[in-house]
Amino acid sequence: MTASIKDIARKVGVSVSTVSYALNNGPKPVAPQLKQRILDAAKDLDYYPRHLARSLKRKKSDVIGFIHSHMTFDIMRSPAIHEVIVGISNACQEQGKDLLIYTHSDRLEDQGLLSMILDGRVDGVIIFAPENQEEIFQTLDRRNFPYAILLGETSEDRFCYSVDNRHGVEMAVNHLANLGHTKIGHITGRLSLYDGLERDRAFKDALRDRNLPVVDHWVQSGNFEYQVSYSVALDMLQLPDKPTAIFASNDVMARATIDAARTLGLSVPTDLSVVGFDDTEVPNLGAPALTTVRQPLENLGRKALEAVVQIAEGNSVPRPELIQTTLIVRESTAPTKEPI
Amino acid sequence: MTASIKDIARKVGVSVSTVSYALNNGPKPVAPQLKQRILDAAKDLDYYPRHLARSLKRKKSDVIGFIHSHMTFDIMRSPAIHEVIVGISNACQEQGKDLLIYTHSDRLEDQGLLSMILDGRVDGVIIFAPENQEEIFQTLDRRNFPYAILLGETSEDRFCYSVDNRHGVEMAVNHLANLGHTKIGHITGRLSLYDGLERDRAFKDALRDRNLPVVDHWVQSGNFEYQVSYSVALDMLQLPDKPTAIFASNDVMARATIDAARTLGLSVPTDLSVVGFDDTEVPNLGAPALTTVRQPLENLGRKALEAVVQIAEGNSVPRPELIQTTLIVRESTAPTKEPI
DNA sequence: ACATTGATGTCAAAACATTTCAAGTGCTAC
DNA sequence: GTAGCACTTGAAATGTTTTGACATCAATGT
Repeated sequence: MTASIKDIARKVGVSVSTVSYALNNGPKPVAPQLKQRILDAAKDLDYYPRHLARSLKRKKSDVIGFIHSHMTFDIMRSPAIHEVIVGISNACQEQGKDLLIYTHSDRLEDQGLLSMILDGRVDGVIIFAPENQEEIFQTLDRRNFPYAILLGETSEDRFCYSVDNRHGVEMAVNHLANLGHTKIGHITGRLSLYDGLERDRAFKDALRDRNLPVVDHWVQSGNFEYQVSYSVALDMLQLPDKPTAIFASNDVMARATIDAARTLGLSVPTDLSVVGFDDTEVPNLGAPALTTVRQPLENLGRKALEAVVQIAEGNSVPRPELIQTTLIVRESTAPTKEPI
Repeated sequence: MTASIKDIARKVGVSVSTVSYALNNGPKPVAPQLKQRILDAAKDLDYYPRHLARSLKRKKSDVIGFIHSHMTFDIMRSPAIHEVIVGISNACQEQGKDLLIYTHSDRLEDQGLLSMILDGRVDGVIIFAPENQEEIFQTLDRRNFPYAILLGETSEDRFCYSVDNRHGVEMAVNHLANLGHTKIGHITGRLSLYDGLERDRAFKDALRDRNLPVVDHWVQSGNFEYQVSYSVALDMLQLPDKPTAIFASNDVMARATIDAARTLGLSVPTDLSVVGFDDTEVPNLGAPALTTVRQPLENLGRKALEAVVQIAEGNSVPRPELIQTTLIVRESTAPTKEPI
């Protein structure tokens, strides 16, 4: 049986309140030599404070939650979420918080999600890439529960840490167009995810702005996954009128495209230019180095966490602005060989 | 002020115990139409059970902790830890547990770690890649606290999920030797980590077994990180008597080595063979595909989690065996050009 | 007919481990 | 002689679960 504050009190012959004051250095003072006896007894008894009971009383747990509501799709596996988590966990460390990752699956309808969030275990929550969860946000708003949305649709009066997808995609398309490409394909992400959908829309708009053709069979969903994208790219690159450039909605899919090209004996960038999105560190090892649209994922995670912590502490936090992306030109793009 | 079970009791005009029974379907029965009134009241009041209070009473939280004690080194950033976490979090989902990642930094001495673990928030803990934490294990053993060690030194009477590093390294070295390489270098991992140290030792032993020279300046630490390894490899490959093959202690460092070779105009595998370790999915996108020693990290994470859950529930769990690695031959290795 | 058993349904109170408020005891100092 | 300080305590509070007790009512055995 593990020791509690009561056992210490009994052993030293003093009240529990005094023990609590001694252990926490306050809020009331306690006589120095008595304090020492209490500390010694605590060590003797192998005492560790029960964080649970403390949180219950203090109504504050120093834990921040991280929630992703996707069960159909193994989102934890993506390099993007990894970078985000690195940012969050480093920020947690600096802020003295721990991180609770909700993975429990039998409660993924809205009520379930809410009961996870509102169960008192966390002081605030980061909601990653939500799909249609307006109702949840409204409940949280109504109860004034601290939260931030990471990579979701932005909204004026919420704390949304998202990236300017539209501008990023425009840069990618412009880059390819400036290299002379007119036949540009697109491997889309998962369209039920906001980022996936938005990049797809932005892609089509960007082509139209430049008066380039939007060809249906050059736009296929890769679902943000390697395998799907690989086979989709394989098909696309075997079309009689295949594109000369492909924009993929993330780096993993861009790599899949390059690998598919390689399988078919096409070389990148000579025969095919490829642009990705994310600039996650890891998939960019290896040749050819990827031309991609960089979004500062780690920093986004960090910002979201810091915001939640501040809100939870009652401080006012400025509404975040849309985070800008940058085009990083490397080796996977080159001028088209086709006559212009 | 958020509603509690008490508020429901007051509203319905019934005792708190009855409310509790109604909400949890037991352990005592409650009259159907009364139960319905209670459920309605709960919904009306926007009630969500406080998990904290429940855990306190039940002495069980349904949360498993994940701890890595490295502050000096940004371990969260490695692809290997990502795969492990994917496995853990998927297993959590299946087991109905949540995952608490300890990141709090001002308690990284032993006492601090213990007070994190033993504070009642988690039912068990996975300790990732511990460095010299024998004392912690002893305390946990003494208190019968459920835990598993993931990728650390193995010990007969603990639950250690580790990989047969030695055999993995032997396969890598044999593969290179069989291709005719005699000048084999090594980029080591972080030697304060058990896996790093063990692979380094195994590497040297494997060379000696084959009567190959162990050359000091062909063995350098890359600390498991890309940047460090890149510059170390750059130096090594500019030596007048440079190695013709390099074994790197993980895939990221292998990629760094390949990139360094490329910077120097050396081609892999023609001028230099490279073998990695891990076979993490992501760094193996891109060319050339990496020859590497595969360790099933995701599965290891999953196994460790399942074990902790079982131990926490009082079931007996068989001691894990050392997990075997496999050599995956891809494109980064080739026969040496040197005369034999 | 009547006690016995056994569910079923409800409740008060204890327990979980802590923090903190209000109150009280000495004691020094003005 | 009381104001204030340093120290200590009992009790209330946090939000649950669960034990033991009690009541009600139907079915069973004699």
